[in-house]
Amino acid sequence: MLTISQLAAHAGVTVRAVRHYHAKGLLPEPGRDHSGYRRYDAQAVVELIRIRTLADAGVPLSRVHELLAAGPEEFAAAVEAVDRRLRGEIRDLQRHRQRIAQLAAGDSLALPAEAVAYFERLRELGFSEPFVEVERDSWIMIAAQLPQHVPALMATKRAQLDDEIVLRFYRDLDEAAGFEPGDPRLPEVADRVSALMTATFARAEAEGVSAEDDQFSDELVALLDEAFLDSFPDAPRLLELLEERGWVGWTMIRPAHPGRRAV
Amino acid sequence: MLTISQLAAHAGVTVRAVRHYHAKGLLPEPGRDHSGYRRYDAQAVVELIRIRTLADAGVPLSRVHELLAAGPEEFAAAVEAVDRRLRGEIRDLQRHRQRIAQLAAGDSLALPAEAVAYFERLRELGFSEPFVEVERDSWIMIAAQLPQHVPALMATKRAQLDDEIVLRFYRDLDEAAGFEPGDPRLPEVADRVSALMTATFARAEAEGVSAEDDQFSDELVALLDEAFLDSFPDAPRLLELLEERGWVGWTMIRPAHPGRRAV
DNA sequence: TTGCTCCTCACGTCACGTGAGGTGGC
DNA sequence: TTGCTCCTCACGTCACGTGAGGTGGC
Repeated sequence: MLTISQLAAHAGVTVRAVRHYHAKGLLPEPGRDHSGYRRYDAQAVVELIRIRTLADAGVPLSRVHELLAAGPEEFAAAVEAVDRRLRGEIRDLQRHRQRIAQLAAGDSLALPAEAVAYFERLRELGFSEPFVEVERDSWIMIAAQLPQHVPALMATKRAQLDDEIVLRFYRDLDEAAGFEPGDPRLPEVADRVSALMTATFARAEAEGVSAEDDQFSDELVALLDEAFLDSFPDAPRLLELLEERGWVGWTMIRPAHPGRRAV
Repeated sequence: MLTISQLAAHAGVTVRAVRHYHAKGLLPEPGRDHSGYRRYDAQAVVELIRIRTLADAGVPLSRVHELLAAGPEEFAAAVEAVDRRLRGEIRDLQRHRQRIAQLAAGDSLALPAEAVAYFERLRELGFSEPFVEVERDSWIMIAAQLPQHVPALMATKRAQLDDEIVLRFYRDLDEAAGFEPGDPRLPEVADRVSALMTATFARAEAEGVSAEDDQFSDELVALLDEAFLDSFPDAPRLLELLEERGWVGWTMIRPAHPGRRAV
C-alpha cells in the first residue's frame, strides 16, 4: 500500500494536488489506516497519471472529470479537440516568439521585418530619433488594427524613400518638428507641403488612381492624426496653416473643397 | 482623445484589463473629462500594446512592470530569457501532443510507440484483455518513473514474444488469472514458473550475466508487485506457492536462499 | 424616458500554494 | 523528546471576469 506522498511521487505531482483531486471528485477517496492516513493501491497511480496527462495537455479539471466517465467515442472526439487546441497554442507561442524577437532587435513591438528595415533606412538617411519614433509608434498602432496589411504597406513606404521629392518632404517635417513654437519658417513649410500635395493629387488624377488606402478605418485615421498632433508643439499650427491652404486632415490628407479643385 | 473602450479596442484587450493595468501601476492613469471619464492620447495605445506583447508572451505583470522601467541591457537579457522559456513551452506542448495522440490511439496514456506495438502484439497473440490491461498499467507506472528507459525495455520485451518458452509462460499466467480462487491447477502453474526461473537463472549464470534491471528502484518494484497482487484473486496464493518453491518477489523474482542455490 | 458608456467597489474563478494548528509512530 | 508524515481548515495567488448599483450625455 502507498501513502499519499508515495502516490504523488509516482505520478510526479504534489501531495496538495492529490488532495485537490479528491475534493473535486476526480480521484476516489481511498480507505484510511488506523491513524486516519489515506492508503492507496497501485491502480490509483494509473488513475492519477491519466488525470495528469489530460491536465498537462491543458484540459480543465471539470472537463477531465467528464472525460473519465465518458464513452470511447466521446473520449476520442474530445482528444481530437484537445490536439487541435494544442496545435493552435503552439502556433500562438511561435507568433509570440516572433514579436519578442523584434523587441530584442530593438525596434519596439508588434512590427514585422519590413517595418524594421524601414526604420533602419530612416536612421541611415540621418533622420532624427524623435522623428523615427513617431513613425514607429504610428506603425505599431496600424499593425494593431491591420497586421496583415503592414508588410505590403511598409515595402511601399521603403521604396518611396528612394524618391527625392518624398525624401525632401520628410526632411522638411523633421526640421519643423524641431522648431520652437511660433517659428516664422512654419508657413513656408506649409507652402511646400501644400505644393507637394497638389502635385501628388494631380498625378493621381491623371493616372486615374483613386485613394487606395481606404483600408484605414476612420477611427484609425483619427488616432494617427491625434498622434501626429501630439508629436511636436507646433503640429496643430501646421495643420491650421494647411487648412488655410485648402487641405484637411493629415494621415489621409485631402482637399477641403473637392469641387473647387485644390490647384 | 480616446475613451477607455476605444483604447482597449485599438490594442485588442478588454476594458477591464485596461483598468487592471491602471490598478497595478503598469499604465499611468490619464486625465478625466468633466464626467469623470478617462481620456487617452495616442501614446497610450503604444504603451498598452507594449504591455500586451510582453504579457501575451507569458511575462507576469509584475515582471512587465519592472521591464518597462528597465534599461536596454536588462531588457535585452530579459527578452532572451522569455524566448528561452517560450521555446521550452513549445517543446512541452509537443510532448503533450504525443501523449494525447497515444491516448487517441487507444492504449491509454503516457506510453511511447514501442509500448503500443507491444500491446498490439499481445492482442494479436490472443491474450485476454484483462491480461493486456495489467501489463499496460504496469508500464504506465514504469514510464512515470523511468520514461527514458521505456522504449529500450519495450523493444526487448517485444522481441521476447518471439521466444516460445516466454510465450508459454505468459499464456500460463493469463489462464491462471481466470481461475476461480483455490483452483487445484495453480500449484502446477507454480511448478512450471519455478522451472522456467531455474532455467533462466542457470543460463544467466552460465553467460556471466547479472541482474541488469537494477534501474528499477525498490519502491517501483514494490509498486509493481502490489499491482500484480491486485490483478487477480489468486495472485497472492501464487506468490505463496512460489515461495514454497524457493522464490521471492515477482517483478524482480529471485532465489530465496542464494547460498543454497535454487536448483 | 430609454439605451449606451462610463464609474467604483467587491466577490468569483481556476488550480492549486502556503501557512496554522494538531495528531501519530519511530 | 525530536523529527517526520500525515490530517483538516482556510486564506492567498494570478489576471482578470462578472455582476451590483449608480452617473452622464443623446
